[in-house]
Amino acid sequence: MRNAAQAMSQNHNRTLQLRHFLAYRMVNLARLLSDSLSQVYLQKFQLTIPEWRILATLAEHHSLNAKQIGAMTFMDKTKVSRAVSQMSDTGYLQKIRDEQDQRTIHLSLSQRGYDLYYRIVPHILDWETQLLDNISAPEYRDLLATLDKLEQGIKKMPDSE
Amino acid sequence: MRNAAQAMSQNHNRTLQLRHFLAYRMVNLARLLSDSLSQVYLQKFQLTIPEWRILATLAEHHSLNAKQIGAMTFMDKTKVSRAVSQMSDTGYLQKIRDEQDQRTIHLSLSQRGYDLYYRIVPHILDWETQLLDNISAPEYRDLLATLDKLEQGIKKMPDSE
DNA sequence: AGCATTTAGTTTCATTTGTAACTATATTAG
DNA sequence: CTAATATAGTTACAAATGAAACTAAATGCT
Repeated sequence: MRNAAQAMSQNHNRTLQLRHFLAYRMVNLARLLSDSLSQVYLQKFQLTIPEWRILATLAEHHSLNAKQIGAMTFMDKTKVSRAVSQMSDTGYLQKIRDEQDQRTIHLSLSQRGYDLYYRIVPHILDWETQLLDNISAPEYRDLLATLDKLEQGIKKMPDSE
Repeated sequence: MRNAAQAMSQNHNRTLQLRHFLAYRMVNLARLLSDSLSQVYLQKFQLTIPEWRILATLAEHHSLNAKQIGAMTFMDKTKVSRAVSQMSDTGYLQKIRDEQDQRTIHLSLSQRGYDLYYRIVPHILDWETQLLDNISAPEYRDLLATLDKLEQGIKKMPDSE
Protein backbone atom coordinates (compact mmCIF):
# COMPACT_ATOMS: atom_id res chain seq x y z
CA MET A 1 0.00 0.00 0.00
CA ARG A 2 1.94 2.95 -1.26
CA ASN A 3 -0.13 6.04 -0.76
CA ALA A 4 -3.41 7.37 0.51
CA ALA A 5 -5.11 6.92 -2.82
CA GLN A 6 -4.40 3.20 -2.81
CA ALA A 7 -5.51 2.93 0.78
CA MET A 8 -8.72 4.66 -0.16
CA SER A 9 -9.58 2.49 -3.10
CA GLN A 10 -9.01 -0.61 -1.00
CA ASN A 11 -10.97 0.65 1.96
CA HIS A 12 -13.83 1.99 -0.01
CA ASN A 13 -13.90 -0.43 -2.84
CA ARG A 14 -14.86 2.29 -5.28
CA THR A 15 -17.90 3.49 -3.43
CA LEU A 16 -18.29 7.00 -2.15
CA GLN A 17 -19.04 7.81 1.44
CA LEU A 18 -19.57 11.48 1.88
CA ARG A 19 -18.55 11.59 5.51
CA HIS A 20 -15.18 10.07 4.65
CA PHE A 21 -14.72 12.10 1.51
CA LEU A 22 -11.87 14.49 2.09
CA ALA A 23 -13.06 17.43 0.01
CA TYR A 24 -16.46 17.32 1.66
CA ARG A 25 -14.93 17.21 5.12
CA MET A 26 -12.54 20.04 4.40
CA VAL A 27 -15.20 22.27 2.90
CA ASN A 28 -17.53 21.75 5.84
CA LEU A 29 -14.83 22.34 8.41
CA ALA A 30 -13.54 25.41 6.60
CA ARG A 31 -17.03 26.81 6.71
CA LEU A 32 -17.35 26.20 10.41
CA LEU A 33 -13.99 27.86 10.99
CA SER A 34 -14.76 30.83 8.81
CA ASP A 35 -18.18 31.37 10.35
CA SER A 36 -16.90 31.06 13.87
CA LEU A 37 -14.03 33.42 13.36
CA SER A 38 -15.95 36.05 11.44
CA GLN A 39 -19.01 35.97 13.66
CA VAL A 40 -17.10 36.16 16.88
CA TYR A 41 -14.51 38.82 16.14
CA LEU A 42 -14.92 40.50 12.81
CA GLN A 43 -18.56 41.46 13.11
CA LYS A 44 -17.87 43.54 16.16
CA PHE A 45 -15.19 45.47 14.27
CA GLN A 46 -17.57 46.07 11.36
CA LEU A 47 -15.30 44.26 8.93
CA THR A 48 -16.32 41.85 6.22
CA ILE A 49 -14.17 38.81 5.53
CA PRO A 50 -12.70 40.25 2.31
CA GLU A 51 -11.84 43.44 4.20
CA TRP A 52 -10.21 41.49 7.00
CA ARG A 53 -8.14 39.54 4.50
CA ILE A 54 -6.91 42.71 2.90
CA LEU A 55 -6.20 44.33 6.24
CA ALA A 56 -4.12 41.37 7.41
CA THR A 57 -2.34 41.01 4.09
CA LEU A 58 -1.39 44.65 3.92
CA ALA A 59 -0.30 44.64 7.56
CA GLU A 60 2.15 41.87 6.73
CA HIS A 61 3.40 43.15 3.39
CA HIS A 62 3.27 46.89 3.87
CA SER A 63 2.43 47.80 0.26
CA LEU A 64 0.75 45.82 -2.51
CA ASN A 65 -1.44 46.51 -5.49
CA ALA A 66 -4.91 45.06 -5.96
CA LYS A 67 -3.76 42.33 -8.27
CA GLN A 68 -1.14 41.09 -5.83
CA ILE A 69 -3.66 41.07 -3.02
CA GLY A 70 -6.06 39.08 -5.13
CA ALA A 71 -3.42 36.49 -5.94
CA MET A 72 -2.30 36.16 -2.34
CA THR A 73 -5.76 35.93 -0.81
CA PHE A 74 -7.40 33.87 -3.58
CA MET A 75 -9.98 36.58 -4.06
CA ASP A 76 -11.56 37.72 -7.30
CA LYS A 77 -10.41 41.11 -8.54
CA THR A 78 -13.89 42.57 -8.26
CA LYS A 79 -14.09 41.45 -4.67
CA VAL A 80 -10.75 43.08 -3.95
CA SER A 81 -11.76 46.23 -5.80
CA ARG A 82 -14.95 46.63 -3.83
CA ALA A 83 -13.38 45.87 -0.47
CA VAL A 84 -10.47 48.23 -1.13
CA SER A 85 -12.87 50.96 -2.13
CA GLN A 86 -14.83 50.46 1.09
CA MET A 87 -11.67 50.46 3.21
CA SER A 88 -10.45 53.57 1.49
CA ASP A 89 -13.72 55.33 2.29
CA THR A 90 -13.46 54.24 5.92
CA GLY A 91 -9.90 55.52 5.98
CA TYR A 92 -8.15 52.23 6.69
CA LEU A 93 -5.86 52.46 3.68
CA GLN A 94 -4.21 54.82 1.24
CA LYS A 95 -3.85 54.60 -2.50
CA ILE A 96 -0.78 55.85 -4.28
CA ARG A 97 -0.67 55.72 -8.04
CA ASP A 98 2.54 54.24 -9.45
CA GLU A 99 4.73 56.82 -11.17
CA GLN A 100 5.98 54.53 -13.90
CA ASP A 101 2.70 52.71 -14.53
CA GLN A 102 -0.37 54.84 -14.07
CA ARG A 103 -2.65 51.81 -14.12
CA THR A 104 -1.42 50.31 -10.91
CA ILE A 105 -2.20 51.67 -7.48
CA HIS A 106 -0.05 50.92 -4.46
CA LEU A 107 -2.16 50.18 -1.42
CA SER A 108 -0.98 50.49 2.16
CA LEU A 109 -2.62 50.73 5.56
CA SER A 110 -3.15 54.09 7.17
CA GLN A 111 -2.40 54.57 10.86
CA ARG A 112 -6.08 53.95 11.46
CA GLY A 113 -5.75 50.70 9.52
CA TYR A 114 -2.77 49.51 11.54
CA ASP A 115 -4.54 50.49 14.76
CA LEU A 116 -7.54 48.40 13.81
CA TYR A 117 -5.32 45.50 12.84
CA TYR A 118 -3.48 45.51 16.15
CA ARG A 119 -6.74 45.67 18.03
CA ILE A 120 -8.11 42.65 16.17
CA VAL A 121 -5.05 40.40 16.19
CA PRO A 122 -5.17 39.43 19.88
CA HIS A 123 -8.76 38.27 19.46
CA ILE A 124 -7.84 36.21 16.43
CA LEU A 125 -4.93 34.64 18.27
CA ASP A 126 -7.10 33.86 21.30
CA TRP A 127 -9.60 32.23 19.03
CA GLU A 128 -6.88 30.15 17.42
CA THR A 129 -5.51 29.20 20.80
CA GLN A 130 -8.90 27.83 21.72
CA LEU A 131 -9.12 25.96 18.46
CA LEU A 132 -5.66 24.44 18.68
CA ASP A 133 -6.26 23.38 22.23
CA ASN A 134 -7.98 20.38 20.68
CA ILE A 135 -4.89 18.97 19.02
CA SER A 136 -1.28 18.29 20.01
CA ALA A 137 1.75 20.17 18.78
CA PRO A 138 2.97 17.38 16.46
CA GLU A 139 -0.56 16.94 15.16
CA TYR A 140 -0.64 20.62 14.32
CA ARG A 141 2.71 20.47 12.59
CA ASP A 142 1.70 17.41 10.57
CA LEU A 143 -1.59 18.98 9.65
CA LEU A 144 0.03 22.06 8.16
CA ALA A 145 2.51 19.87 6.29
CA THR A 146 -0.29 17.76 4.85
CA LEU A 147 -2.31 20.80 3.87
CA ASP A 148 0.77 22.03 2.04
CA LYS A 149 1.07 18.83 0.07
CA LEU A 150 -2.58 18.83 -0.84
CA GLU A 151 -2.39 22.45 -1.92
CA GLN A 152 0.62 21.73 -4.10
CA GLY A 153 -1.12 18.67 -5.51
CA ILE A 154 -4.37 20.32 -6.37
CA LYS A 155 -2.61 23.05 -8.27
CA LYS A 156 -1.11 20.41 -10.53
CA MET A 157 -4.41 18.71 -11.30
CA PRO A 158 -5.89 19.19 -14.77
CA ASP A 159 -8.77 21.63 -15.04
CA SER A 160 -10.78 19.41 -17.34
CA GLU A 161 -10.72 16.01 -18.96
CA MET B 1 4.76 21.98 25.56
CA ARG B 2 1.42 20.34 25.93
CA ASN B 3 -0.63 21.08 22.89
CA ALA B 4 -0.65 22.83 19.56
CA ALA B 5 -1.92 26.06 21.06
CA GLN B 6 1.07 26.31 23.35
CA ALA B 7 3.40 25.48 20.51
CA MET B 8 1.78 28.20 18.47
CA SER B 9 2.07 30.91 21.06
CA GLN B 10 5.75 30.10 21.50
CA ASN B 11 6.51 29.95 17.80
CA HIS B 12 4.60 33.00 16.87
CA ASN B 13 5.14 35.08 19.94
CA ARG B 14 1.64 36.51 19.66
CA THR B 15 1.99 37.78 16.14
CA LEU B 16 -0.20 36.66 13.32
CA GLN B 17 1.16 35.27 10.09
CA LEU B 18 -1.61 34.63 7.66
CA ARG B 19 0.16 31.92 5.76
CA HIS B 20 0.61 29.91 8.97
CA PHE B 21 -2.85 30.67 10.28
CA LEU B 22 -4.81 27.45 10.26
CA ALA B 23 -8.25 28.83 9.49
CA TYR B 24 -6.91 30.84 6.59
CA ARG B 25 -5.09 27.84 5.18
CA MET B 26 -8.08 25.56 5.53
CA VAL B 27 -10.48 28.03 3.95
CA ASN B 28 -8.20 28.59 0.98
CA LEU B 29 -7.57 24.91 0.46
CA ALA B 30 -11.24 24.06 0.79
CA ARG B 31 -11.99 26.59 -1.89
CA LEU B 32 -9.41 25.12 -4.22
CA LEU B 33 -10.83 21.65 -3.62
CA SER B 34 -14.41 22.72 -4.09
CA ASP B 35 -13.67 24.67 -7.26
CA SER B 36 -11.60 21.91 -8.76
CA LEU B 37 -14.16 19.23 -8.05
CA SER B 38 -17.18 21.19 -9.15
CA GLN B 39 -15.60 22.65 -12.25
CA VAL B 40 -14.19 19.40 -13.47
CA TYR B 41 -17.08 17.02 -12.93
CA LEU B 42 -20.24 18.67 -11.79
CA GLN B 43 -20.49 21.33 -14.45
CA LYS B 44 -20.61 18.74 -17.17
CA PHE B 45 -23.51 17.00 -15.44
CA GLN B 46 -25.36 20.30 -15.09
CA LEU B 47 -25.45 20.06 -11.32
CA THR B 48 -24.82 22.83 -8.83
CA ILE B 49 -22.90 22.08 -5.66
CA PRO B 50 -26.02 22.13 -3.46
CA GLU B 51 -27.71 19.75 -5.87
CA TRP B 52 -24.74 17.41 -5.86
CA ARG B 53 -24.70 17.39 -2.07
CA ILE B 54 -28.34 16.44 -1.96
CA LEU B 55 -27.91 13.81 -4.62
CA ALA B 56 -25.04 12.17 -2.77
CA THR B 57 -26.75 12.43 0.60
CA LEU B 58 -29.97 10.88 -0.63
CA ALA B 59 -28.07 8.15 -2.45
CA GLU B 60 -26.49 7.17 0.85
CA HIS B 61 -29.51 7.53 3.10
CA HIS B 62 -32.32 6.53 0.80
CA SER B 63 -34.97 8.82 2.28
CA LEU B 64 -34.70 12.06 4.21
CA ASN B 65 -36.67 15.24 4.65
CA ALA B 66 -35.36 18.71 3.81
CA LYS B 67 -34.50 19.53 7.38
CA GLN B 68 -32.40 16.40 7.81
CA ILE B 69 -30.57 17.09 4.57
CA GLY B 70 -29.84 20.62 5.71
CA ALA B 71 -28.41 19.42 9.01
CA MET B 72 -26.28 16.74 7.37
CA THR B 73 -24.88 18.90 4.61
CA PHE B 74 -24.54 22.14 6.61
CA MET B 75 -26.77 23.92 4.15
CA ASP B 76 -29.31 26.61 4.87
CA LYS B 77 -32.93 25.50 4.59
CA THR B 78 -33.61 27.92 1.77
CA LYS B 79 -30.70 26.54 -0.17
CA VAL B 80 -32.01 23.03 0.34
CA SER B 81 -35.53 24.08 -0.59
CA ARG B 82 -34.45 25.63 -3.86
CA ALA B 83 -32.13 22.81 -4.85
CA VAL B 84 -34.76 20.19 -4.03
CA SER B 85 -37.31 22.06 -6.06
CA GLN B 86 -34.93 22.17 -9.00
CA MET B 87 -34.09 18.48 -8.71
CA SER B 88 -37.74 17.61 -8.50
CA ASP B 89 -38.41 19.53 -11.70
CA THR B 90 -35.53 17.75 -13.41
CA GLY B 91 -36.92 14.44 -12.19
CA TYR B 92 -34.01 13.39 -10.02
CA LEU B 93 -36.09 12.94 -6.89
CA GLN B 94 -39.56 12.24 -5.59
CA LYS B 95 -41.47 13.88 -2.80
CA ILE B 96 -43.81 11.92 -0.57
CA ARG B 97 -45.76 13.74 2.06
CA ASP B 98 -45.67 12.12 5.49
CA GLU B 99 -48.98 10.54 6.51
CA GLN B 100 -48.71 11.41 10.19
CA ASP B 101 -47.21 14.87 9.75
CA GLN B 102 -48.42 16.68 6.68
CA ARG B 103 -45.72 19.33 7.02
CA THR B 104 -42.80 17.06 6.32
CA ILE B 105 -41.97 15.67 2.92
CA HIS B 106 -39.90 12.53 2.47
CA LEU B 107 -37.40 12.93 -0.33
CA SER B 108 -35.81 10.09 -2.24
CA LEU B 109 -33.96 9.69 -5.51
CA SER B 110 -35.79 8.55 -8.60
CA GLN B 111 -34.25 5.96 -10.89
CA ARG B 112 -33.02 8.86 -12.97
CA GLY B 113 -31.43 10.33 -9.83
CA TYR B 114 -29.65 7.09 -8.96
CA ASP B 115 -28.50 6.72 -12.56
CA LEU B 116 -26.98 10.18 -12.47
CA TYR B 117 -25.34 9.47 -9.14
CA TYR B 118 -23.72 6.27 -10.35
CA ARG B 119 -22.47 8.01 -13.47
CA ILE B 120 -20.87 10.78 -11.42
CA VAL B 121 -19.31 8.72 -8.62
CA PRO B 122 -16.46 7.20 -10.65
CA HIS B 123 -15.36 10.67 -11.73
CA ILE B 124 -15.42 11.89 -8.16
CA LEU B 125 -13.40 8.90 -7.01
CA ASP B 126 -10.88 9.36 -9.79
CA TRP B 127 -10.51 12.96 -8.80
CA GLU B 128 -9.95 11.96 -5.19
CA THR B 129 -7.44 9.33 -6.21
CA GLN B 130 -5.45 12.01 -7.96
CA LEU B 131 -5.67 14.26 -4.96
CA LEU B 132 -4.66 11.61 -2.45
CA ASP B 133 -1.77 10.57 -4.60
CA ASN B 134 0.05 13.47 -2.99
CA ILE B 135 -0.02 12.06 0.53
CA SER B 136 0.73 8.72 2.18
CA ALA B 137 -1.84 6.38 3.71
CA PRO B 138 -0.91 7.19 7.33
CA GLU B 139 -0.88 10.88 6.49
CA TYR B 140 -4.38 10.53 5.14
CA ARG B 141 -5.56 8.65 8.21
CA ASP B 142 -4.02 11.22 10.55
CA LEU B 143 -5.48 14.07 8.56
CA LEU B 144 -9.01 12.76 8.89
CA ALA B 145 -8.49 12.18 12.60
CA THR B 146 -7.22 15.71 13.10
CA LEU B 147 -10.08 17.19 11.10
CA ASP B 148 -12.44 15.27 13.39
CA LYS B 149 -10.88 16.76 16.48
CA LEU B 150 -10.99 20.26 15.08
CA GLU B 151 -14.60 19.80 14.09
CA GLN B 152 -15.52 18.59 17.56
CA GLY B 153 -13.56 21.44 19.08
CA ILE B 154 -15.06 24.21 17.04
CA LYS B 155 -18.54 23.10 17.89
CA LYS B 156 -17.72 23.60 21.56
CA MET B 157 -16.38 27.12 21.12
CA PRO B 158 -18.50 30.02 22.37
CA ASP B 159 -20.39 31.96 19.74
CA SER B 160 -19.61 35.32 21.30
CA GLU B 161 -17.70 36.87 24.14
C1' DA C 1 -62.21 22.56 22.98
C1' DG C 2 -59.70 26.90 21.79
C1' DC C 3 -55.80 29.86 21.55
C1' DA C 4 -50.76 30.41 21.61
C1' DT C 5 -46.50 28.46 20.23
C1' DT C 6 -43.54 25.61 17.55
C1' DT C 7 -42.07 23.44 13.36
C1' DA C 8 -41.37 22.13 8.09
C1' DG C 9 -40.93 24.21 4.21
C1' DT C 10 -41.51 28.27 0.80
C1' DT C 11 -41.19 32.93 -0.77
C1' DT C 12 -39.72 37.71 -0.65
C1' DC C 13 -36.28 41.01 -0.42
C1' DA C 14 -31.80 42.91 0.17
C1' DT C 15 -26.90 41.72 -0.05
C1' DT C 16 -23.02 39.35 -1.97
C1' DT C 17 -20.89 37.37 -5.63
C1' DG C 18 -18.87 36.40 -10.27
C1' DT C 19 -18.86 37.10 -15.39
C1' DA C 20 -18.47 40.05 -18.79
C1' DA C 21 -18.10 44.54 -20.57
C1' DC C 22 -15.70 48.66 -20.07
C1' DT C 23 -12.02 52.58 -19.23
C1' DA C 24 -7.56 53.93 -19.20
C1' DT C 25 -2.81 53.04 -19.57
C1' DA C 26 1.14 50.37 -21.24
C1' DT C 27 3.47 47.25 -24.44
C1' DT C 28 4.37 44.96 -28.73
C1' DA C 29 4.66 44.26 -33.75
C1' DG C 30 4.83 45.90 -38.25
C1' DC D 1 5.15 55.98 -35.36
C1' DT D 2 0.95 53.73 -35.35
C1' DA D 3 -2.23 50.00 -34.81
C1' DA D 4 -3.17 45.85 -32.33
C1' DT D 5 -2.87 43.61 -28.03
C1' DA D 6 -2.40 43.13 -23.13
C1' DT D 7 -3.01 44.63 -18.41
C1' DA D 8 -4.86 47.09 -13.85
C1' DG D 9 -8.73 48.23 -12.06
C1' DT D 10 -13.91 49.58 -12.13
C1' DT D 11 -18.64 49.08 -13.27
C1' DA D 12 -22.98 46.82 -14.93
C1' DC D 13 -25.70 43.03 -14.92
C1' DA D 14 -27.36 38.61 -13.58
C1' DA D 15 -27.15 34.65 -10.44
C1' DA D 16 -26.59 32.85 -5.77
C1' DT D 17 -27.25 33.57 -1.09
C1' DG D 18 -29.25 34.32 3.69
C1' DA D 19 -32.36 36.79 6.89
C1' DA D 20 -36.75 37.50 7.76
C1' DA D 21 -41.57 37.13 6.71
C1' DC D 22 -44.83 33.95 5.56
C1' DT D 23 -48.03 29.53 5.00
C1' DA D 24 -49.70 25.53 6.72
C1' DA D 25 -49.71 21.92 9.93
C1' DA D 26 -48.80 20.09 14.62
C1' DT D 27 -48.28 20.54 19.51
C1' DG D 28 -48.82 22.59 24.09
C1' DC D 29 -51.33 25.02 27.50
C1' DT D 30 -55.31 26.49 30.06
